[in-house]
Amino acid sequence: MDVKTVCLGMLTSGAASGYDLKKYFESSFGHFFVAGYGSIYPALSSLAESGLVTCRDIPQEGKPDRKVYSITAAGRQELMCALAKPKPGHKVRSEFLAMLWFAHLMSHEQINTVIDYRLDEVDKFLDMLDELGDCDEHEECTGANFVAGFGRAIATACKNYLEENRHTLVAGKTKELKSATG
Amino acid sequence: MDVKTVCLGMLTSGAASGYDLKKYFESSFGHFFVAGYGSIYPALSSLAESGLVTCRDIPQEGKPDRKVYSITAAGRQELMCALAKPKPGHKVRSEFLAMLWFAHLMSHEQINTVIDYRLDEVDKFLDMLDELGDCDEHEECTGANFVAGFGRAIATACKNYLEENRHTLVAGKTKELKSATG
DNA sequence: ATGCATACTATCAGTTTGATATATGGAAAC
DNA sequence: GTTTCCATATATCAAACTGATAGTATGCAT
Repeated sequence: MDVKTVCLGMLTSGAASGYDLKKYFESSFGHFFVAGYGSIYPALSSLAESGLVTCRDIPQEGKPDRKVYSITAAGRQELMCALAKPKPGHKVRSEFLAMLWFAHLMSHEQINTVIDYRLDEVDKFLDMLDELGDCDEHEECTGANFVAGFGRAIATACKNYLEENRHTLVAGKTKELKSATG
Repeated sequence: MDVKTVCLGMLTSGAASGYDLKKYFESSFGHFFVAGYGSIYPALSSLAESGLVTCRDIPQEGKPDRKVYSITAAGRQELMCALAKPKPGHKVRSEFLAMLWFAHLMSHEQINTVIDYRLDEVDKFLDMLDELGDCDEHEECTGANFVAGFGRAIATACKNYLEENRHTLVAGKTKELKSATG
């Protein structure tokens, strides 16, 4: 399940350009599988070379040509193989948590700044999910709904944890602030 | 906050070899910041070249020499700069969720397999955290405890969500299984 | 008129991944 | 007794990915 495979999967719901796929990644997909142009364009080129997708050039006035990719039968087969993988990975790369691991080397202010920023990002993410909403019509949306719900659950848990436990990181610096400010 | 910076941070609690750092990454750090030999060794070499760490060769009998790295004053300064970054990232790369996004292209059995596998991994992770336990003695452990707690919270939320919602992915395939099996 | 956003493509240095190689000693399996 | 596996320790490499940058055109705001 690399970027190539995910692109292949996205193309099952219709032909699209690299630009389209990027927007797709940015909206719903973005939070759990990041991909930029630097990986999408090479992925599409490689897929075309292997015959898993075909490319059609659509000239446009005043804009660069759109290169619209469609999945082939071979591409569908390849995708099915990838979906048979029994042990898919799930990796987190968090500068945020890595920083807070070293919280004892940070100032009270620095800690608050990074936590506030993270809470902000989580809120933005939850808002995005709300705007998207769930789709109850198409059967092919069950997966998307499930994943969106997963995102909601994790984001909420993240938010709650940060709000309820941030005091443990600044308590050592402020020493019994609660009674001192009365 | 790349691998270099995290290595620098780990070295603040004592000199260590690349092998030691790998074990460190694998145990407590592993779940939110993955790093293999392929990134650790080059990171240490690069840090040594920049004068942010020093290296001491310790010959051993029957085993390759240990290269033990220590952080320098310049290294500490560099680390402090990195810890001042106000907007640390937090990225997820989930083949698991990417697969389930395409659940409508998967068989009932495939879906159950990947969810069972993920639940297994989450349980292993929670067990690992329990074995590690919290350290209440050193002030420098507040960050580690906070991060471990975060991991516990997220893992628990993940487990609950998967257990409570997996039925939505297989319901379409089994159609009213609940009453049919009575 | 200058800057910025949208629409579209594409490249590239630097970083990371995951597998593999090398070498030895000890424990466990057969 | 010997093969096989694991732990200790280093290191490299192709393939993949990141994040920034670049180019080209339209339109909209300031």
